[in-house]
Amino acid sequence: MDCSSWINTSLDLNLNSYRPHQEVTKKEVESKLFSLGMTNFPVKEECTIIKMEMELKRVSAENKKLVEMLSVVCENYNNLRSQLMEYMSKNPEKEPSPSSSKKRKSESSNNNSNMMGINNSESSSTNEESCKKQREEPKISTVYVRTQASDTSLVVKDGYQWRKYGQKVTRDNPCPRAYFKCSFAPTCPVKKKVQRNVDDQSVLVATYEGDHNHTNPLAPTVTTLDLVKSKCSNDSKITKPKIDSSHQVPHNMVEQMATSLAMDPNFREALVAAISGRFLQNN
DNA sequence: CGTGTTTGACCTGCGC
DNA sequence: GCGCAGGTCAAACACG
Repeated sequence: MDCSSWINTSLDLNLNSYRPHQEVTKKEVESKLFSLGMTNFPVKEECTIIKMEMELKRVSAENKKLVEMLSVVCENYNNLRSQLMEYMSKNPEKEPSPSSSKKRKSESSNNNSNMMGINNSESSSTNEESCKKQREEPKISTVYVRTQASDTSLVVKDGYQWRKYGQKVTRDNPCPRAYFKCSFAPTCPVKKKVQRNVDDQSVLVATYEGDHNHTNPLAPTVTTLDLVKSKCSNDSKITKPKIDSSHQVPHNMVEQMATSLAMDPNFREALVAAISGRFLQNN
């Protein structure tokens, strides 16, 4: 895969302008207090309240921004996918590159990637025959995960529990391919293949086959705002409100997006955990 | 001792 | 039918 074709998902969040430890000036506080009609409180206590309030507003705005950006990204992805499907339906005879000609049917028929690095074979066809075929074949999706160069493991953290059952060196890639089965539920049919990208070995290519017949064992159930609030107040006790499962987005998708945001690792981790169970499931 | 990983052997599908 | 390559099995091994 040509990594140069990847769309840069890095977003300018204006994070550098955030001044968490910078003192709010007395003038700012007094101005704020005056606007709130609070003129009789000791400035010290009010300062803390105002600081917290401002921080909460800032975080809320950031949360809203992220929601909007994710929506835009998902929308763009869906547009691109529909365009691709349209193109493919008009050019049915054009198949993948000759290098993959020896690959088996199930693999070669699902090699189309998208801008998010996630390929989902579901809805990849429009006619009845292929729909029927899809119902018989397990769902296949591919996820690209960038890792640190020093990280040589073939582990893709996606929230599920996997048992490795094989490793093989393939012909077109010197890096071995690892085979995993979902081990959370004994009856779960999902398999995963992980191999480093032949062009960019810092990128792991994970191919998922099938659907989990259980919930994500590590799926987070807290909201973005809850986590951010918690982080800001250094309170480790997080309440876990129930969320609408129809608004869930695959954890690995959010992980990849957050990685591209290049934000503070701890905050990123919290954000990934939160958004994974929060937003839309458009792909 | 139970669980997960490693790795060579074996199975299976595809192209010639 | 044969050879190649990807996928899976299972015994050996490592680790907590």
